[in-house]
Amino acid sequence: MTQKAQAPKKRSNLRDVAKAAGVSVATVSRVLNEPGVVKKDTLEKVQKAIAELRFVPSAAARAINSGRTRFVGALIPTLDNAIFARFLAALERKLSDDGLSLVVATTDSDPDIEAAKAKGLVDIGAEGLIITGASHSPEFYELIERTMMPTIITSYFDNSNPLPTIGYDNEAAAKLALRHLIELGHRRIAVVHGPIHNNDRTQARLSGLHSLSWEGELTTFETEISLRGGADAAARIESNSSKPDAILCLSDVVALGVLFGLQSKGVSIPEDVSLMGLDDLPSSAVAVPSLTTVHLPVSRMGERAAIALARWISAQERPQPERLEAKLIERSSTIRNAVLNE
Amino acid sequence: MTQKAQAPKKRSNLRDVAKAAGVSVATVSRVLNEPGVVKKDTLEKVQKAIAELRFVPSAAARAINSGRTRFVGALIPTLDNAIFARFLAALERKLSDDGLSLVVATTDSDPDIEAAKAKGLVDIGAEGLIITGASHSPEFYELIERTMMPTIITSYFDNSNPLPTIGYDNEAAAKLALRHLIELGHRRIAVVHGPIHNNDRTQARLSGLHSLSWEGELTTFETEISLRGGADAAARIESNSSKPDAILCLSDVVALGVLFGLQSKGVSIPEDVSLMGLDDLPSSAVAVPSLTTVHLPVSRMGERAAIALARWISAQERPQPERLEAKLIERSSTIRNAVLNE
DNA sequence: TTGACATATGTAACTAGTTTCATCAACCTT
DNA sequence: AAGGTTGATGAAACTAGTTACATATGTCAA
Repeated sequence: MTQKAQAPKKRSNLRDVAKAAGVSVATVSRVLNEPGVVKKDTLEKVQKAIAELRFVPSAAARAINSGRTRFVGALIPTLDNAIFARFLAALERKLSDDGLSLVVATTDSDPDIEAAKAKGLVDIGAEGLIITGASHSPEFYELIERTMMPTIITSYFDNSNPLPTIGYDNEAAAKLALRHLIELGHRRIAVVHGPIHNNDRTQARLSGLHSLSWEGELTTFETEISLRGGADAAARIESNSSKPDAILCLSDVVALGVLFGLQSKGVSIPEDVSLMGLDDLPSSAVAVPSLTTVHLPVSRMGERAAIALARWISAQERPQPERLEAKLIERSSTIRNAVLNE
Repeated sequence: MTQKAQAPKKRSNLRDVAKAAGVSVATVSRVLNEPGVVKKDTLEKVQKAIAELRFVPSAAARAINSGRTRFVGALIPTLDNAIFARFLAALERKLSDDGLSLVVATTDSDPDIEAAKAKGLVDIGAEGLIITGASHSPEFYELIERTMMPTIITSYFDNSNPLPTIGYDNEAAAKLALRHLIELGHRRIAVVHGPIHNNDRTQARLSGLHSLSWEGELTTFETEISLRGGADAAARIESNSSKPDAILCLSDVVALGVLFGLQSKGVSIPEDVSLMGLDDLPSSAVAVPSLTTVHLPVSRMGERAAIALARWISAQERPQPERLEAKLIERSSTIRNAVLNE
């Protein structure tokens, strides 16, 4: 009600300040950008005017001249999986070092949403994009091509992709995990994975598994990528008549969920069944039992992507693809198959 | 090397398109913004020119006219704690509905970093800010005041704060938790909390605990807010000569860490000691035993903050503070104190 | 056939900064 | 004292769009 009696005077601009200080707009601009070249008392006069008029330079007007908006966009499937949060954290940190801000958009793994949000990011002036995975909609590619937007693909590696990829080899990572279980003597392995639809990373991991030839069998279970999803899968596995020697989850969150699910049913890990994840979340090291997994270098991936994108934008250097190595992390949730050893 | 032989021709602009299509700039602008009013063959002519010249309108030039950049900034302590990731996810989702993008900046709970990043967000043209908690640096407040930036504080509620707050009452939430433990008959309670330095939410929760008068004692343990931090605290609590009846962790991540830490030492929960968290992460419901906690409505907080900020920006309606209720969630990690009952 | 009106388009002035070039005074040199 | 250099400032052009206003057709009714 007594909500400020002042006139709703609009924001003041450079010209207002120049007039108030009795100088030219050029001088005000200099005060803002190279105060060193302005005589001391002129400087003070102008700064006084700036303060009095509460002048705040318009970012848009600056951007129109410099052609730089100083921010990039990241399109990620979801923030609800800690793995993307970790990636974003590293990305934001490094971009910030280069004076770039990060606009985050989530796509829910839907290529249409991705295309729409990418359009939105371009519309508000993003100077570059970070995206996830291999498959995207035609509209998306059309947009990237038309705008010549510097765009880096993460979370998977492919030398031959026309866009630079910075990521790991999902097939190889999954194989690494499976090989470990095979070496431990496991022969009947349950594989728990997230939705295949629209998720090329999951697809690649699965095809990695199937490409391995060995004497044993895989049974696959699809579930939601969440703790709850893992717990559900555990219930399904348990209710099955034939019990696996080992369970391989293609995400750590799911593995943790399976761990909880089995624990609540009184199944001991790794005594009754070996359990393995893939990602290496911080939780996995602390869980009881600690989770054997394959480490995906997502923080490093974030850093590398940030550096590459910043260079691409500021120096027009198109980045080289970068393959980051996944690494087996042996912890306590997997042991040698006892039956086989007898 | 054979990197495109084409001339490095700069981006084409409205004038170029107008010239190529043989029309005025106004017509091109109309084609972009109200295609309906342009005659069909003119429209096609212009669209052809746009396509040929690969014309992409400059976001900055648009922004300079509309005065709108269509994005807001969020300053959060960290992305490594799932609670903020959840908050951000909700925030981004709702902002996106209003055509606003979200720029994320992390502060590491450092007021100076926060002030610097806030400055950066304003510099790139953010139309509003979402910040976390009560305490901020003088430079930060000076910036908000000078730029009259619409700014909403989240993660805590305070009617009397000059900036609108949308959040919960941290003192009350902590009291809710403690009261539950007291009602269960626990008298010696270990409290595990995150760093107090620069963290007003933790401070408020602690002061809530200390404001309760009851016949029993609190022992506090400070640790890092992470699973590892919780596990460490568990070790410290265990090595203490006097064992608590219950452990109250002021964050769920920490509680989960404590859970794992105790499990690995063979301590049974809740039989040997009751354990309680505060936050209500998805993990807490799935953990074994499932974690009694106090639910903080962070998703709802994100939505409400998004709606309020969008309205503030587009309709100059300064939001009313909103208090969101924390709620006790009883699960299996707490039971009645057996000793007391004998 | 002329006036009234709608439709389509163009001209030029705006938005808010940066930047180039010119100007002028002050100082230094010879 | 004339000429050269430096320092500080201003005028105006420039960035890339939007938009108010003017103008040129075309259609229809009187």
